[in-house]
Amino acid sequence: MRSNSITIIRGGTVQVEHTLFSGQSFVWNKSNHTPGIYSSVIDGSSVLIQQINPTSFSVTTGANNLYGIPLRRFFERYFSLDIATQMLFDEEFHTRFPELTARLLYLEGLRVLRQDPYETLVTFMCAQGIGMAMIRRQVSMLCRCFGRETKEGVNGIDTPLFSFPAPSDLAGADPELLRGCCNNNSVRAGNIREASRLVALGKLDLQALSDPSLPLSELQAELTALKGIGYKIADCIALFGMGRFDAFPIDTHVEQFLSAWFGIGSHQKGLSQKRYLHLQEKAVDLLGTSLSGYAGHHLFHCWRTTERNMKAF
DNA sequence: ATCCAGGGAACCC
DNA sequence: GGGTTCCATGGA
Repeated sequence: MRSNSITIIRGGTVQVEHTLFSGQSFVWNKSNHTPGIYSSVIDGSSVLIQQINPTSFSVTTGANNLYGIPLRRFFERYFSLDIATQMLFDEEFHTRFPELTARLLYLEGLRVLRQDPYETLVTFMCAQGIGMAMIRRQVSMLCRCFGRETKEGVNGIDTPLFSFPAPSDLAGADPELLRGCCNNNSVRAGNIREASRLVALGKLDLQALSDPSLPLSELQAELTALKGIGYKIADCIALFGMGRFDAFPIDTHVEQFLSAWFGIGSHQKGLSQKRYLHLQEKAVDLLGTSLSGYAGHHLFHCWRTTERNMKAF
């Protein structure tokens, strides 16, 4: 088994090894003219990711620590280096699905990031029934219109970088401007504004909801109580923004591979709430309870790239 | 041109 | 309980 490691190269740069950077997160911007370069803003600081080879990259920032945590330790957590790919599927799975096991090998090192809960909440509220490109455009516009421009840049970043807006920034956003950032969808803009208001007021405590001891069903209930958040988006927030690797979101792609690869559910359009929970129960039954969502993301990625011939990013 | 893209909710019976 | 329609827009 490969050891997962982060190496300090120099002051503000660490090298992350045995890790695929898939651009799964909507807050990472792909460089327009330099392939393999991604940028984002974390804790107010510009951060640059540079691909070194398919399974390792360097992360550079002007800050010496993020959220008060030394760089190396922060990114060990951010990139979930405590989770090894070999932990995702057990022997029974390998035995039952040998072909699929072989196909998943190229995804060794694909990690689910531990991202900021609020960023994840808003960005996935932007992800309803539209393509990745549209979701990214909305997130990018939200940052440009309501985020803060970072003061210090990083070598290699030529475009101005904006942080993701704070809850209070979107809570008090001009409705028309916010709608323009949300694909002209006024309902979505209103939902994001209201959720941000609750977070800003402390009525929606995302840190408290991130408590790993909270039962997943309770977390689901808390998040789906918000307008604009159904089971799928709630599970995505839990998985990508709260480190709940046991949360298993089902979107159109997941519904397809559950049917095609595992015979779970038949090809059918529309996921009713009851059917969603039924399919989720079957999936967790197959993949185990603790890392089912993490494993599901590998399957999601494999399905899109090898079966549907879609781009990773 | 037609269909789909990491859904959700209001509304129908 | 389910099924249908709308929201919106860019790309294939």
